Amino acid sequence: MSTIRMVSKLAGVSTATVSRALKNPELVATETRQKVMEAVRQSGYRPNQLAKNFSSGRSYNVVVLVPNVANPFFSRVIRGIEQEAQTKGYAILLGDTQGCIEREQEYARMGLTSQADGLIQLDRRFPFSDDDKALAAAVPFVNACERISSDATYPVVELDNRGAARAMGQYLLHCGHKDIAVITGPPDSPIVRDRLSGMQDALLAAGLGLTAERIVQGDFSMRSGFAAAEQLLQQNSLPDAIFSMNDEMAIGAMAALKAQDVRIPDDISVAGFDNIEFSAYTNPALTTIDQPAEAIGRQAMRALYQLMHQLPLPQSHLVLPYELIIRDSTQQKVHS
Amino acid sequence: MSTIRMVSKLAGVSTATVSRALKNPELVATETRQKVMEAVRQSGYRPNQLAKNFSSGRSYNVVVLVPNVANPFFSRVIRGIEQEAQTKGYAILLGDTQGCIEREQEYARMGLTSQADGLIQLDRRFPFSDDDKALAAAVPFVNACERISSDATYPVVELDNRGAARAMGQYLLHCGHKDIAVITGPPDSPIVRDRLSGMQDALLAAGLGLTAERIVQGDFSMRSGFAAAEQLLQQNSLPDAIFSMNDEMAIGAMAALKAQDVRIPDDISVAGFDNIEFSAYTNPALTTIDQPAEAIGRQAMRALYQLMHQLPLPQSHLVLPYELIIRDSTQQKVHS
DNA sequence: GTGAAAGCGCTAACAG
DNA sequence: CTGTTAGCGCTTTCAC
Repeated sequence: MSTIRMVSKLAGVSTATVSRALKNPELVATETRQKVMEAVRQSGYRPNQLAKNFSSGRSYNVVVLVPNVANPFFSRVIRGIEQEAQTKGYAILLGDTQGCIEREQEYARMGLTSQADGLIQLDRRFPFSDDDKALAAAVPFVNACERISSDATYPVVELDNRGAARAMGQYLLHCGHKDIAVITGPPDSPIVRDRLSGMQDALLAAGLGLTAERIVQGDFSMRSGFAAAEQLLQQNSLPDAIFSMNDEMAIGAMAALKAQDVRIPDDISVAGFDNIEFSAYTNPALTTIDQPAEAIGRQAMRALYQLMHQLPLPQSHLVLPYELIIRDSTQQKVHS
Repeated sequence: MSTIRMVSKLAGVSTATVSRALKNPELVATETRQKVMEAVRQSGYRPNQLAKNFSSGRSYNVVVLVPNVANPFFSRVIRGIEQEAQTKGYAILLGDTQGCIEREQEYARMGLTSQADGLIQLDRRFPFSDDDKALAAAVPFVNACERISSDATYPVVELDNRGAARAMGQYLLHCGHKDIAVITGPPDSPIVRDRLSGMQDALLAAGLGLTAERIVQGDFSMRSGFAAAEQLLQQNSLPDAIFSMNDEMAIGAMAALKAQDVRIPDDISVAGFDNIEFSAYTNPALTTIDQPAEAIGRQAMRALYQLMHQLPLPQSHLVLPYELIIRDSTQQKVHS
């Protein structure tokens, strides 16, 4: 590995001149510049980015904390972050936390040790340990998808989850469904509560409600969606429709219903949330709420960039638009 | 941000002592150690990892090049890499290349500039630009999932793709299918060729073959699987079975078949490859080849670790076991 | 237009 | 057991 010193020797100039020739060629005489370039070529010199970063005090890395990369919704968000980061000269340090608090804290600490210049948290927890909390205030931090409940507030990029769930509720009601069941996520998640509130808004406005029995808890995995639907199937009657708080649980639920020969959408409507790519290809194709995952990622990265560079942040709470996607897993209720 | 110097002043010792008290406490007198620890506590000192890395000449970062993080198979491989990396003290720099050669080269260059200590390539291309090629020999590099065809050889972690496809072929033949169609990936991909060869092995052994018409090219996306199936539907007759080279294309194909009211598996069997989680939840559930994605990732990271630390590599070509997973999308042919 | 020198924060070799 | 010093590779004053 050749260093700037070797190049300077080869070219017969000082290291400062090499540095200038590469960074600000206009400050260097043409002839000198050519000597330097030739020396660079000969030696195969590549500036050591580690040294550059060290001396600038910036790593040009950003940690992205994600509960599970294998979740297609999150991986789309990450793609968005990554695209925006690359155009800005930043790289992504992937922090797949698997929901584990220790891993989360370990990654978050990178923000304190200059291994990363900022953090994007896609989960609902404030990722710093108690020990780090005080220092964490200095670390550029953005929250996306979820919303951390804490005293301190951070820029958030999210969806109008309540509005989206309300829209889905209104649509299902419009289909003639009155008995709607919901498969939720972890109840301490703000977005889960928002989506539940949204659905309740819609039902309430129609003079209906959600009984405790019809609220089944999942954990956003297909397996849990499957289990949730089985639970609903064991109840006295089948609901008219199931609203699942993400597409994967909806897909799990559809499999459970199909296993019991319940027809979708004839016997029951099923709707999801997120609009992952698979949802367009399920059988039947899944009605859902589209989240602009890549855009969420890009916006989160943009906000983080502003923070990292002490630039003004137009709005610290960004709400991106949802879209109701009607496919074949829901239909007008057939009154029997 | 407090530095080691501030701590040393606070504690009334030298920076070296602070460094020692933190790294090798046993080399420091108890009393001194306590003074240092107190100073650390008071100042909220966190060692600057950037400086540490710079001075050690190692970044403790590893670049993972992946064509598409949003592909669930790759994201599982990445999870495996990430798990293994974390236990070894390395972090993952995510290089989502989107199949774009420039992005690939940009990320690969990080290996030359000490931003990363090694690379794992999940795609089939040698990622360094021509300019960088000569220097690249010094960068620890591991190839997983795919196999780069080049003069130089690198550790590879992969599946017995040919054997797996052969097993699938034998199974489909065993079902009584004689007219088998294949949805491939990019034809210049070695694993695509392996899988094609494997299928041909099986057919040949049964005195059968694959006509050009029955080989339809996709690009591993659901959309392309959908299009491929449509293409097959336009041919004079329907094949007995479709073998898709990944699950996503199989899922796309199933959607296309269903749209034409072709029944699976009654009218046609469909099989995939990878065993992504969704495959267990499709309707009908997809027969496929299981690839141990996480294990592939872990092994790739382990090999890279050996390389980065100049440790011996037991075998530079690791072939991990596949498993035929028979579900409901394939069945014994009903002779009509 | 160019060189010398200091410094980024930390570790390690060497003295004492 | 602890302090001094040099050095990792690069950028950036400050002189000349």
